[in-house]
Amino acid sequence: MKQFIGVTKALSDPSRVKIVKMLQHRSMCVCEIQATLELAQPTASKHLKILEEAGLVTYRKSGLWVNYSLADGKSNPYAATLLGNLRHWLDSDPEVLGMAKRLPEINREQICKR
Amino acid sequence: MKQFIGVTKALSDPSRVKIVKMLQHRSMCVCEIQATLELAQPTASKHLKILEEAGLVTYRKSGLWVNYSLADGKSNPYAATLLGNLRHWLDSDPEVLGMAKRLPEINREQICKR
DNA sequence: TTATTATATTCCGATTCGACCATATAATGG
DNA sequence: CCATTATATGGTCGAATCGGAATATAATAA
Repeated sequence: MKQFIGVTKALSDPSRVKIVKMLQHRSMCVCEIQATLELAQPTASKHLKILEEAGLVTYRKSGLWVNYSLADGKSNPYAATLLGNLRHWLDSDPEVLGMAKRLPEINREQICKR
Repeated sequence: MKQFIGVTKALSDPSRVKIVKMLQHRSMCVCEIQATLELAQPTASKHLKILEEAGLVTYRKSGLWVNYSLADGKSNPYAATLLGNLRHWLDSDPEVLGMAKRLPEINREQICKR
């Protein structure tokens, strides 16, 4: 039950759903995710932690950057199924579409070095 | 997005997940659901409203009783898929198992007429 | 070492949520 | 009509949630 609730809770916030949808395109570092969501950096960081604890995303440290990507779902079967569903779900959602459109212009070289 | 969030939010509470699981056995009136959950009647009623608005359950009035049952999912494709998944998910969950065990003894004739 | 930069954590305010009690509504019976 | 019974709604309280600002941490560079 706890595992299942973890996944549904994680996916019950639009910003976190958008993170999943953007990571379907490519893995991204926190500052890129933050810029795409147009949220403060700590807010993005916290959303990522919730998604990670639910087994929906993973990360890999690479120097100063932390690259987040979709999880393989081995840690949580509910996460695996929902990630599969979300691969086609919401593709025509206005918010998701607008985000995907802005995505090519988002890259860490431009965004970071604040 | 709103439809999807509606479903994940509805399924991000253990009591509401349990309602879905108990309705897989049979349709039930509010007082039976309340008794199974061991919650106050208004609390059960509000949970049912959230599930209904998410397209996960439906109801049919029958005199004084309101019988709730699982929705067919036609109003919400996300609800339909999750209801399908939940048909086998959580069957071995301790909370769900305990609930299913008590279910045969729950009937409106005994429970109601308070 | 110190400076810089990307990310994480802490704290706080506003909102939401889940629980209950009290009460309102709806349907049936007398 | 009035009484009864099942369900729904409104109010309130404490806990959880989401957002941001400030700060701490970690990793690299000088």
